[in-house]
Amino acid sequence: MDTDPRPLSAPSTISEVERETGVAKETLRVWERRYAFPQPVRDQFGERLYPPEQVHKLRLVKRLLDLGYRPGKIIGGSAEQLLALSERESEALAATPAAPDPVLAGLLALCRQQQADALRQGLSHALLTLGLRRFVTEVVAPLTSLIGSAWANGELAIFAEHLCTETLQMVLRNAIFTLPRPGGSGLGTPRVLLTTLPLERHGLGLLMAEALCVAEGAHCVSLGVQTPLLEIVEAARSQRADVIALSFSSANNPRQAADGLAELRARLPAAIELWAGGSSPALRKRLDGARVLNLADVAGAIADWRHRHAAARASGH
Amino acid sequence: MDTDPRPLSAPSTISEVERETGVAKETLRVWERRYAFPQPVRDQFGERLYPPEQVHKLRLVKRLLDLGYRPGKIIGGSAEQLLALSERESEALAATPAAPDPVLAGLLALCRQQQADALRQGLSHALLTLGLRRFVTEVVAPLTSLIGSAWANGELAIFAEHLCTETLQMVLRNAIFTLPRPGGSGLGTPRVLLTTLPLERHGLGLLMAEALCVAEGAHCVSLGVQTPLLEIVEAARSQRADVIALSFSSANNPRQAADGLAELRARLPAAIELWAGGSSPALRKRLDGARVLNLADVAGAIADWRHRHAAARASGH
DNA sequence: TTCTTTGTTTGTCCAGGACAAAACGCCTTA
DNA sequence: TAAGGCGTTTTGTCCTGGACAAACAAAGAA
Repeated sequence: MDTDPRPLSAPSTISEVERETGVAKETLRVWERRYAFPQPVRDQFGERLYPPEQVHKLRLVKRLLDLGYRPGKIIGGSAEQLLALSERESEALAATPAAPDPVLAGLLALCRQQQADALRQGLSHALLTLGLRRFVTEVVAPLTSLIGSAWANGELAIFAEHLCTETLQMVLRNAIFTLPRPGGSGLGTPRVLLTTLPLERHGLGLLMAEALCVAEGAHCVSLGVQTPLLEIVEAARSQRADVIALSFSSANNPRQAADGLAELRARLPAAIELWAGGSSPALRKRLDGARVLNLADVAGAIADWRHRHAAARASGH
Repeated sequence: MDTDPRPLSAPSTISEVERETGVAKETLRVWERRYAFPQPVRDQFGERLYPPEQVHKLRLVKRLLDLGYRPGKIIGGSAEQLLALSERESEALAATPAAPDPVLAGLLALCRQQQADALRQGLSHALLTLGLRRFVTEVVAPLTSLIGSAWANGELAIFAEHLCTETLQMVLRNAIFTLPRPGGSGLGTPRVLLTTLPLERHGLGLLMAEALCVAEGAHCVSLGVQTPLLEIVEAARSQRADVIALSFSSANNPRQAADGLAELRARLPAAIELWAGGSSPALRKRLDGARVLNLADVAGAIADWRHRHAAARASGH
């Protein structure tokens, strides 16, 4: 009477492998055809069953792919070779150029050790000590990028990265929520609409930008991540936005980011400004009609907007 | 000089439709073969392009599928018929079909009109008036499902849905953050780890659950959405979790949800409880070793855990 | 009623071919 | 040296059409 359909260490179906490794089913099949890896066994119905070792190697391959390697170059290597390669990459990236801020180092250590409560306290403390603007630019932003590289190098468990992101988000959102909203008619107060294009799934950068804007007294409306392009245009009209702020992480396709940004610019009234920020390589190029901002520039950009707007009003009458 | 790659109301590719509607590519193709719907046009390379009306009808179909209808029965209906059916279901689902809660109706109206600030004030007011527990079960949960139906029925702009979700999230997170954390050794206080499986992208349900758990004095650690299965196991060990709480929206494949849940159960120590909640059809069936919870049951479940745990400790000595 | 059995529906799997887009490598130009 | 234009190769995604287990519904037996 074997009631258990499959023992724990059993081979996995193609759906499970897709879930576990993040490699699409179609890609798994085409790799098998082209590179003779993976080579799953078949069940009684001819369906693929992937042994655990192959799933493990697939995970390594995926990690190297994310680091910029190409499948054809690495898929032939043994699991040991791939692991060594991955570790070498980690070490190369992990080398911190200069002496890191001791506060930052402490917070990163708490991330590594998955001390959620202590991390939260440490962040709250830093927030109250430094003030929101410096907290964002000097703590949250560098910490996020440290976590990003640690995660990519495999030094940080995936769940630890989730935990840190969640904690950072909590502290930031609370700060944003607590700040008073600009009231009244809001003349001289820019209305900023924050969101990301549909492909972008990371929201932490957006949240940092929102915190800085709110700290400068702007009137912020955030749509969260992944808003379809035309919906952004609609929202801009409906919310009477003066500025649209978009965030681009490095995780996504730079080309699509640039195309989307250009298209959005074309569809927006010229009076609405377009600000873009983030670590995507797409932002290193010139973009007509869009202003590329560093987090540290946000305060200046808002002051600048106010200045231009005040001047326009004064000369208009 | 047509520099624009695709006009505004352009048809969508199969990938975009999968993302937009939640219907898998393979399913889209097999529906086309079997039911002659959808019937996308083809581009110059023979690839499917779905006109917006068909995407809209697909959304309606998906919504009805999530409500328990079967494709063969409904896919032949016109968009208008499906919409009527969906609206009838929505009314049946709304707590009181005849007299909807006036507070709820007011908040929904603010969502429709995209009055972000007023919505936020209204929510904060409701939170302070009702208390966190009632706020979640009587306001946030029904409002979320109302917004979901309104969105599915096309009565709510996508960006309005984004705006409401973001606002709800702000208010909830602030409430969670503000509540005191259980201190000390925490004997008799369950440690609850909250997250979702990799396919689940909606985090609002998780946030509601977290709010309720925190309100009951549980020690909560949230990993946010989309944590790989094995990472959940790791996190449970690292955080010494007593309970793992998972959220399942109706947007995803019920089968994969059920499989994932079963596999997670198999990989977790028996002492760790598994709680599942959400609107996914997968949760209507029996699940061995996992407890299916309604939001309203959370308080009871935690009290129950405390009771059992206290009894175990007492008899243990 | 409740349980078992039979027929139908439905999502996912398979194979193997095709091709656009991206990455690469080479060359030319300022 | 760096930046840009242009073939070549790599790679992910798309296609067709067939198959089948699992989930479901409906009819029959206890």
